[in-house]
Amino acid sequence: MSGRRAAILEAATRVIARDGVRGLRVEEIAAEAGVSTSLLYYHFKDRAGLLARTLDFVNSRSEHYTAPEVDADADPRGHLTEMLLLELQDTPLVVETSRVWGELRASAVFQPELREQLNATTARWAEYASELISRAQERGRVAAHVSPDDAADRLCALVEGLSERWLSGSLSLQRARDLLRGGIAAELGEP
Amino acid sequence: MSGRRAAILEAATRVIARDGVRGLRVEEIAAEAGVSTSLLYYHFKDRAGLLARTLDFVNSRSEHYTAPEVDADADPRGHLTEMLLLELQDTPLVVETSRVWGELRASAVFQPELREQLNATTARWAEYASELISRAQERGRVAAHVSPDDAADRLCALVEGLSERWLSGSLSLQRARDLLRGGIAAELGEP
DNA sequence: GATTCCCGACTGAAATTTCAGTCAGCTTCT
DNA sequence: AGAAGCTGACTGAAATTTCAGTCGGGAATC
Repeated sequence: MSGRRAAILEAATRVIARDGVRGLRVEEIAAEAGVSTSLLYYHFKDRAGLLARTLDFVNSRSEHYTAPEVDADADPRGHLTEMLLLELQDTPLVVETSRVWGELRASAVFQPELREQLNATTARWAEYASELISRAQERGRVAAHVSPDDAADRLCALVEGLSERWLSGSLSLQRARDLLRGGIAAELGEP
Repeated sequence: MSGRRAAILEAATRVIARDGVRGLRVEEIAAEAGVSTSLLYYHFKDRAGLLARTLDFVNSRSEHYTAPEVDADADPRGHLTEMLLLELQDTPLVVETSRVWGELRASAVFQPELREQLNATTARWAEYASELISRAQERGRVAAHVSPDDAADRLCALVEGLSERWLSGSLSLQRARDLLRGGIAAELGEP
């Protein structure tokens, strides 16, 4: 596989993160990647295919940048907190991923064919959070009456809601982070 | 001012709710409204202008359909709960408004000029929720340690997050509503 | 020499925008 | 009263722009 293929995916990610999928022109992605438009059709079936692959790419990439410093085994609750707060950071990679993710979520409302990959990632996230909550609960770091699945779903939805509010300028980053910390406390009980 | 202008805005709302702003064609709106495309250019400067006015329109309209049955003075907490649950309903008006609102929120990430109206509505919502929480707190229906502003911001963000997940097929309506009820309990304490 | 990778130049269709002009009704002047 | 002049609402058709997608062929690599 050629390196250009990856370059195209990276370029597409950058362009989507900058302008959204609304006005996405394949010509622009080609320019950003420094290749001809024809090459996009060589590597990907069509515009929709390129889009789908780009979304895959962003998804898989985002599973790696989740690297909290707190050990999951030693302190599951601290690990969860860090993991969630990682989504609310002003670093290029996080911002880029979040903006693209927001577009994917919004697009899926009107394009059911995008939902499968969206749901897969959404579910994986919530499962992981739920698992951490369960483990924390076993160690008494989370109140016993809490339902791990419910709390996990809500916290994930909250993070996404806060992230979108931050990116759309309704909330400062600092406030979003504070709100998330408070939300974790409200959901899991004071630590 | 002619009634056709309003008809166009209503048609545009319907079309955006159905297809999103991505594939928005002015010809389609004209057809939906039963007028010529030229009329859209007569009443609105251009495609972007029409879009902006439509978003205004939806925004102002959404401030009216909030009509819980529970009296705000008698039972502020119940009123808040109903108000938030109103956003998670499978009725045409709610679905239409929510889908368009989602588009507005997502679009504002890339178009700062949309943010002003978005933020105004967002803030008004949170303020109202905060006020209800304060009143409920005075009556001992909400735990004393809760910060009304924080809880209100989080609950609003949670509703939006859940709504988007519901509309994009990541969550059933029933589950979204259950999660919201649980979230209210977690934020405000068991009633 | 065949396969893989890649480009420039095009095409066709679709969508936006412009424009000249119609029509109904309202005002003003005589 | 009625003619003349004016305006806002509206349309059909044509001009313009925008884009996804194609085609034929060139260069590198195996």
